[in-house]
Amino acid sequence: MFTVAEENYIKAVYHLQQQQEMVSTNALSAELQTRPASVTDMLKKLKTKRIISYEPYHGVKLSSEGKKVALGIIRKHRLWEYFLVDKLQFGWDEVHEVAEELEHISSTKLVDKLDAFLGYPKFDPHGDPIPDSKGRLASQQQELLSGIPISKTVEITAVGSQSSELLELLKHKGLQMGTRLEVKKIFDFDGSLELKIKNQQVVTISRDLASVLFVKPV
Amino acid sequence: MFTVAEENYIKAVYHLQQQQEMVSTNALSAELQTRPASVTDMLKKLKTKRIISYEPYHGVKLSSEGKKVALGIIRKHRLWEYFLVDKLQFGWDEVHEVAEELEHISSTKLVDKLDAFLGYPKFDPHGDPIPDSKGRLASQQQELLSGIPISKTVEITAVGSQSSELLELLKHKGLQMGTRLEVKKIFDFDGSLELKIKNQQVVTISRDLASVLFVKPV
DNA sequence: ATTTATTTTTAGACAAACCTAAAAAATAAA
DNA sequence: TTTATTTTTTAGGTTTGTCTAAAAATAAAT
Ligand SMILES: [Mn+2]
Ligand SMILES: [Mn+2]
Ligand SMILES: [Mn+2]
Ligand SMILES: [Mn+2]
Repeated sequence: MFTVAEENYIKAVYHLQQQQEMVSTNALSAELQTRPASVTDMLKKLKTKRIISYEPYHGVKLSSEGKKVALGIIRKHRLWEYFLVDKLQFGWDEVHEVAEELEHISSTKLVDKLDAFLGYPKFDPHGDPIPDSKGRLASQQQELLSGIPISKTVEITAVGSQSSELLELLKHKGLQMGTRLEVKKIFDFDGSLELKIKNQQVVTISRDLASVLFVKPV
Repeated sequence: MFTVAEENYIKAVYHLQQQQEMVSTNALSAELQTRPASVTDMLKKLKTKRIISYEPYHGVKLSSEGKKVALGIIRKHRLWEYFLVDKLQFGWDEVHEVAEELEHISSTKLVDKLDAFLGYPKFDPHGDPIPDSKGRLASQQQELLSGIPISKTVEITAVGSQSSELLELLKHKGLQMGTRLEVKKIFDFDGSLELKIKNQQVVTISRDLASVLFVKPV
């Protein structure tokens, strides 16, 4: 139905649309590491396929058909990430590139059987929601740890970055997806936080770290 | 390193070489469903990449480097087939096309972790050997069931066709990979065989079926 | 309201992988 | 050993997805 290149564009438009309704040629160019001229070419093509609405110079957005396609690709991407981490013991900093390839395997039977095999997970290893077979996303009322008041118990639900540096730091501090904790103190000087991890010790983390960790009340 | 198209050609040359040392342009054309002219183009390209030795009009064969590459692709293909059947409950008549895509996922880490996850299987669901991480193939001294003498106990090791029609027939007769049986009688009139399946009933199969089933003595 | 800077599109090319039609080489038949 | 048939290659095109360089449109600054 769609080529790998087309799928990557569709997914990129979807992701950029989370930030702002209308997506610019330059934003896509940056996201996909291609030149703006190439983006323009592809946008024309996707328009004729009715995947996007696009008027020259005025940006682009996904049609409802386009959204469906995007969610299908994202579903595959995140299910494969889950598989890699949960079954093959990859670290969550290593899975993105591989999933970037696996997401283009076309068989829907494969995706659905994989989903079942994994036990219909709702969130991928980075805490991002996995669309179900109908494209529905579970939503979580999550917020940044940096905005949580003192002495409220929360659970880590997602990370705002997927770098190995972040993973290294989290491992060192004893934090991971699902960890429950309570903010004990916030230091005005540098914004650092003291956290009490459920059933474990107290750790100190930087403001930088707190502002890439999403949590939900528990 | 190699494009999907290149990999498909390399694999095709490997497979055709099992039949005859030198592979013809037309044979590749038939195998890959492309025109001979396209094959010629690709052969020139693969020659400059030192993957094959090729002289115009005189056929083609893999270099030692080419063999390594081919075995790597076949390893991925068969490991994925095993995964699909063993973990995702696909029938072995459904896995080939999907594996045809999955075999091109490049990460070697993925392949090796998949191999470990599956328990280092030696044979794929069709009974074909899976190359190990160094490209080594397990060999079996297998022969066609149609050539087995009466009252010798053998085990089904492989199938010579991967069609769903064959699978349907095998299922119906209660035969599958690993089934042990003994040839009770061979009818000269039509070459049909009467088999006693270990711990089960006696079944009759056609000569056509017997000549696509590989077995080994046990 | 012009001028300047940025963004986006057009124009023209290129590599990859395919195609058809025609020419050339190799093989088989007469 | 000619002639006919088959196989393979060459020549010239097409589509997809990319690029650079230049033009056009939009946005920002004076
Ligand atoms: Mn991708
Ligand atoms: Mn993810
Ligand atoms: Mn393939
Ligand atoms: Mn197989």
